[in-house]
Amino acid sequence: MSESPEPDNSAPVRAGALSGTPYLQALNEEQRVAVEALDGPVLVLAGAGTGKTRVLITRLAHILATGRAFPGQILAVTFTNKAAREMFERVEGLVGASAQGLWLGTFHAICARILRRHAELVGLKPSFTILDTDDQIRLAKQVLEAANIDEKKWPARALVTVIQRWKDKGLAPAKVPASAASEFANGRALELYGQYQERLRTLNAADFGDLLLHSLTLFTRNPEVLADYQRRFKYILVDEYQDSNVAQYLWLRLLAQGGGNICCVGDDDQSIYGWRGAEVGNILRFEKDFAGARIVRLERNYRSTPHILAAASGLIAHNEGRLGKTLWTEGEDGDKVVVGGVWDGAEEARMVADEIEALQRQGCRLDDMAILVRAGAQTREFEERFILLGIPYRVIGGLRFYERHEIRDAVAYLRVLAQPDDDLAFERIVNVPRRGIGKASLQTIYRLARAEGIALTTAAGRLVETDEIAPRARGSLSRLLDDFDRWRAQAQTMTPSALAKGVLDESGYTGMWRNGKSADAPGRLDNLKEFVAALEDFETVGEFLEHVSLVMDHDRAAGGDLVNVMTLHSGKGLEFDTVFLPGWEEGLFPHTRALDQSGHAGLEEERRLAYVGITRARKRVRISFAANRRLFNQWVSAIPSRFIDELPPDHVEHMTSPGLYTGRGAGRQGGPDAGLSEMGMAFANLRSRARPGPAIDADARRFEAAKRRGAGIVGVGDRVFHQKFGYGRILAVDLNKLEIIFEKAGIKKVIDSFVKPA
DNA sequence: ACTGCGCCAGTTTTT
DNA sequence: CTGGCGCAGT
Repeated sequence: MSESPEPDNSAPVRAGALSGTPYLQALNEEQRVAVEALDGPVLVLAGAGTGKTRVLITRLAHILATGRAFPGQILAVTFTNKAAREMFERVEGLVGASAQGLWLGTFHAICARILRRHAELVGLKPSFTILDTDDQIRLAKQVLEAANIDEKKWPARALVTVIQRWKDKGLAPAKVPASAASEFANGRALELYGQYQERLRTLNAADFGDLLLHSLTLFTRNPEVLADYQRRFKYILVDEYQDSNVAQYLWLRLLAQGGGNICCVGDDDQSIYGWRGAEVGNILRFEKDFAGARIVRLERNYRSTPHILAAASGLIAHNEGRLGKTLWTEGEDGDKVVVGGVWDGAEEARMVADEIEALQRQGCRLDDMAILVRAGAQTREFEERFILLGIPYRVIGGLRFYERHEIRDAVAYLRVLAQPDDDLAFERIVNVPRRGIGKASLQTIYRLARAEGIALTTAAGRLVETDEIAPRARGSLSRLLDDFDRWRAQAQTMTPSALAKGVLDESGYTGMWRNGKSADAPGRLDNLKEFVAALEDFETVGEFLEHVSLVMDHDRAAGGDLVNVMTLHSGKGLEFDTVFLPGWEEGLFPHTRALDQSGHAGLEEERRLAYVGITRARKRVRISFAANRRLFNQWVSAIPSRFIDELPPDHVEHMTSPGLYTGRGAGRQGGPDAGLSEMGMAFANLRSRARPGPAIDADARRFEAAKRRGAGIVGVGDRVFHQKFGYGRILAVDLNKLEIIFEKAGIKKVIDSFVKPA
């Protein structure tokens, strides 16, 4: 699918433009073109590793340095907070303090900022609450309940998805075309959407999709407001344009109609978020959407070796409907991409762990290695192997900090205090910890609230004056409401952090976890401490709540030399020397559900995911597939992924586990041993080579035992705590390896340094 | 008001 | 095999 390199896609670079702008000299020619093409719409097609972020940053700096605009006249949007933060820091490095005035942030954060100013125009109060997914589902549940729809048949989560898809397309309830009526609840989805929106409005709340949708409504209904922002934003920059959805596209188009100086950067080959509303079509249609658009291609890759780049390019060439890029690079060919078949998932984990140790012995940092899996569940086998061998690792992704149960509860307390009308927050914590305010009492509160059109707290306040609620519940409820009042009074004088600490202690919330003896209780208490500490950075609770709903992410990437384990999706945007890509089997990758759900488009997105995975690597790519995998409870045999066949043979070498002859990719090109490179041999040999066993040596044994005693662990029978597996008792000891029966996780072998005495 | 049992489902994830 | 959820029983 690749086209020949663009012979001439750019105006000649004017030498004069370089004077007084030293930062431009650090760029290659195409990058410089992308930076200097300031007028009119520009699409920068930036292949993986071609210096996309550098271009964006330099462009920003260039606009400022040449005095074309003030910081406050530049809008720069990203999709993630991490990207926004990085961009801000790097721009600040170039231009210093003037970075402060930029409109730089995620689509959602910028929309929220705009909406707070004009909330009344879309029927909200400026103090509106931003709901998270959890709240959305609870709200949807209430809507379904009120509409008498069986939640078994039509789950609330599915309704939220339907509504979200409409919002992604920029469709308010009134705009949803009849033809778009979804299957959901026999075509009642639209009606439910309307009710959901109505509920949101009475709660003075907006979900994430609303931030964009309301902004769109604001602009289309109030031309003078739109005109104001159009005048304001002389330059618009958009990162990761391939991830934008229709609503975001419409939003950008409205704003760009002012001056038209919009620059979108992206890579159609890295569009992997179609399943959550992103439209590859946006980037494919850019030239049509923005008249007179100029396209600049960044094709010189600074990251990967030629073999890796060629393998990735060959694979992605199987996709249709690409804009087409020809990535090239200079330098040593390096290792070919190694593809290996193994018997099962455990062997795969063993092989990967062995190579990690081998690389480490050669002086490679663990931090420079990553395992990128298709699905979160795949990390388990690697974790268990790493724990057994004592290889330090970190799993990136999973639950974000603010998504954790205990953090949500803590936030809900603050929400109730800051926003007495926040029914969802009230509902969440009214009986947490247990106060004996159960379903019956809640029903009563609901009834009154609905009948009078008042908030739950208000209704509760009235009900404690009557005897409509059982005495016990009435007492607790009354005490809780008094607490609320007291805390609200304290909020006037205390710092948010001190307030939160007080609230969590006095409400009994901290105590609930301290008294509970579940394996994860200590971790939750730690998180609560972290939560209180995080609040120290804020002046007001309101400020913190905005931050928590829009900005707060959990950067676990920090700290230490650890192997990185994550999904392919969360690997996007990162790079590592060595990348392991396990689980390349039909069904898992490409994932069956992606194919079932989206057919050919789904397959292409999976292929892009594979492309993203390979292009994360600087030096080494190790792809593997297992002939057998345990899925749920049963063993299923799998065939190698079609993507393995699609890799260009010249840049790949195959190795196969001895005695494993099944699978279509295995050994096909030249057999297991033919033409293996040094690394390939290492990969092949490592897994069969006996690991250097621990010397059975009295000194070593004594040494390990002494070390454990130092740590407070004596031996068999001791009760210990493990970060991941919880509490357990030591069954057996072999040097530094302990066999432990955990209360929850069963019997595991772990390295002693991973446990502490309980 | 809470506990326990049985049923179901079980890619990817940001805001 | 899990975990989460809803319902039924105490």
